[in-house]
Amino acid sequence: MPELPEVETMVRGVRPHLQNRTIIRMSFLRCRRRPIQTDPRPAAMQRHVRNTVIRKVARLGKRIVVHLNTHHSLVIEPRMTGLLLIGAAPTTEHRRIRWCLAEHPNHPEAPNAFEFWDRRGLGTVRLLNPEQLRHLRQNLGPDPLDMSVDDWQICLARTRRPVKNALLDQTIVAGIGNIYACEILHRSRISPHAPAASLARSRIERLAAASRVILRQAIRCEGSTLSDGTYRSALNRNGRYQNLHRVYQKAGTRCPDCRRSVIRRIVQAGRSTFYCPSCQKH
DNA sequence: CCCCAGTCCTGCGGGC
DNA sequence: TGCCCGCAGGACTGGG
Repeated sequence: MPELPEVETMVRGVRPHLQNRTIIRMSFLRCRRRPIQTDPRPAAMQRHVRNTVIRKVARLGKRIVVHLNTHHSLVIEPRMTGLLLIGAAPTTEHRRIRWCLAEHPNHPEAPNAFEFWDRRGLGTVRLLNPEQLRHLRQNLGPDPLDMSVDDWQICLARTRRPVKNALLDQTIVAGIGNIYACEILHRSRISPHAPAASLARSRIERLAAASRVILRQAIRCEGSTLSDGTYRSALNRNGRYQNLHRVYQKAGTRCPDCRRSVIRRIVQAGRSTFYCPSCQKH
């Protein structure tokens, strides 16, 4: 489920292939059920994107932003199973969008296409003008890799909801999903139930440090590929961070830190939380 | 303000 | 063995 490290890996994978390339054509591929959700409608998007040049590719929380020379940008949201892949997707099934590129001026052998592949089809693509992009930025919290301890304190002070729920709220921090929320809280030794606004400074310091360490290491590992094998990098490689998960999907196994308690699974805000009841106290 | 259930969707695994 | 159901959850919506 692409979260910050997986999306960052996608962006780093496609960036060298896409920067300064001209898009010749954007094709929406026939999908079994519902067409991919777009704004504006596919025809308008195709018309705008045709013959534009990709200026840069960036990450915004869990979204990929492809900046065009028209000052508009394509914002791709992979949600649960969406992938951005260089060249052709490994399976033609579940391919959603294909962008054809003009031949690379210096490297004619370079891949001349990239695709959006999405097994479950929950992903979205939007074409935003600068004003719309600004509006999207305004509605998202800061990026956890850029946050100081003070930033964390300010963000968490906004809500008394359980800190686990706060970490999943993209308007509070942008980029953390269920896997990394569980892993970060475990490393921080903070109870997932603790009200966000009540966390002592010392715990916020641990949370800030744990977020940085875990997200950076997960990026180095090219993200987490779970047992369903859905997530792949832009170059179609598996992530490796799943081998370093300490609590996520580890219910019933012994905590690797205290080696006494057993990892517990509970449900918060409709999603699984995995934690160690002895290491993570209020 | 915040929670919950429902919505989209597919593949997998548990249970019978 | 085969089938059905529930579960996985990111973002969003509408009701309480």
